[in-house]
Parts: sequence; structure tokens; C-alpha cells
Amino acid sequence: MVQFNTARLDAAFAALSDPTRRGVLEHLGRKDASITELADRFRMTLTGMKKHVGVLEQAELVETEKIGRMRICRLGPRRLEDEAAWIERFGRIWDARFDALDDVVEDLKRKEQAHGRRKGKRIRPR
Amino acid sequence: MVQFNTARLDAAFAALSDPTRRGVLEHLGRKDASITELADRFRMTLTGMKKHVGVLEQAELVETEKIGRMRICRLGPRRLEDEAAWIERFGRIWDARFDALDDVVEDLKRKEQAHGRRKGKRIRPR
DNA sequence: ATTAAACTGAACCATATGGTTCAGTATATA
DNA sequence: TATATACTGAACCATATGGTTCAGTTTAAT
Repeated sequence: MVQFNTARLDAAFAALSDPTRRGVLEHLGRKDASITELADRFRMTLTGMKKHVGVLEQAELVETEKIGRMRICRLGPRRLEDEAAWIERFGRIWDARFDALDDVVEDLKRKEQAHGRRKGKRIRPR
Repeated sequence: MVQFNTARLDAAFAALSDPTRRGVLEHLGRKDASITELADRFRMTLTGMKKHVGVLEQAELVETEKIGRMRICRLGPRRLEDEAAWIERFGRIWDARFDALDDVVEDLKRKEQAHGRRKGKRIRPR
């Protein structure tokens, strides 16, 4: 099984937990931008936006470069592969859990039929 | 394009940003557990663990039921589909972004050949 | 009927987060 | 050279987070 870098996952998921930062990522997906442009678009002070960009940089999701008097921001090299992988693995665990539960249900059904009894069934929760 | 529930994404990503909570999710994937069991396993007070479970419940990733004097915790109905979808979409945007960049590079290459010049190339970052 | 186990809630603590304002510095532009 | 633009850093603020302790309540076991 793959081993995850905990601190990196922490940072990336935390970075993604804010709507402004997700918005910045989507924006940078379309077009590089300066701090001023991002601050305008997300109606926030320069300083506030700079903090968000800082969080995204820490998580390595964005990289920035100072050009003249402005700092341009662009998407970083990470494509959220680890985060996708973690979630995918969780999905498999989740499936296994509820498949196992289905097996139990199946097993109960068979016993019911064998003994001619009847009980409430719990099926895979929605 | 799919519309995401912002508050839900916020809550889920925030829930995933803590290693203890990710651990709890993995644990519950294998086996339901009481607060005490989880607190023991993650070396934390009952109260501390209860807070984590509360966060996971808020994000609808875990559900709990009080049985007798203990509260059992199990995986909730959500499989992190929306979070996976958001990340996947980001991946596509990311690809498009760097594919566009590759086009620029290709374009530059053609011009270089045409003019017989030579310049540093920026290729798709690692 | 006691005692132990399992949880719950309030209060506290240190640190982080998401924002702001204000006072700079550095770079472009007129 | 003077002025405007773009950012930067420090300080502040309110609220959230991740933990703790302590004092209960409810339920189970002896």
C-alpha cells in the first residue's frame, strides 16, 4: 500500500477547505494572475489575498514569481495526485465495508429461508 | 458543469485536513468503534476524540448511535464523491493549463526552427 | 446498593485562521 | 523628479481548532 506524506496531505486538504482558495485555484487554472487581480476578483485586501496565496504556496499548489513590482501567481507542479489517491483508497475501504455488510445481510437471508423465520433487514445505507 | 455545495466541501476538506481524523476514517472503514476505543487507539482523552468525531459527523462522513452507555461510530453515507469530483475537475483544468503551455512551447519551437534561432525552453514542469 | 465504565458538557489554554488597517519599500510612469 | 502602483510586514481583532481537566449523568456489573 502506498504511504502518504501526512504533513503534505494536511496542508493540501486545509488549503482546499476555504472557498476563496478553491476559487483562486480555478482562476489560476484559466490564467496566471497578480495578487492585485486576485484581490480585486475576490473582493479582498491585497494583504488578505497575499495570505491565501501564501497558504496555497505552502501546500505547493501555487507558485509565484516577482516580476518588476508585481508578483504573478500560477498553478504549482502538484496536481493533487496524493489527495485524489487518499480519497480513492477511502472509497475502496468504504465499498469493502458496505460490501461486507451486504454479505452479512445475504447470510442472514439464507438463514431466514432455512429456518422459515422473518426479521428486519438492514441494507446498504443510502 | 456540476455545481458544488461550497459549505459541504469546506467541511469535508477541513475534516480531512487532520491526521487523527483521517486515521479515524480508516479505522472505521475496517470496524465500527466506540469513542473509548478510538480515544485509546489515538492516545487521546475521550473528550478530545469526541470532538474529532463531532467534526466528522458535521461533515457527514461518520454517523454515530448511542447504544446503552456507549456511542458507536461508523462510516456515514458519503463516499467523498463531491470532493473526488472537485479534485478531478481541478486535474482536468491543470492539464488544460499545461497543455496550452505545451502548445506555446511547440509554437516557439516552430518559430525557432524557421528562424534558426536558439532559446531556453520551458517544458511541462515535473 | 455500590461501584465502575462510558460518555457529556463546561471551562480553559495555546495556537491558527481569515480577515482588517496602517506604515512602509520598490518599481513604473508622466 | 514627482507621483502612482504593487506589493510587504507588523499589529490587531474575532473566531475556530485541537487539545486538556474537572465535574457531572447514565448504564452496566458485582
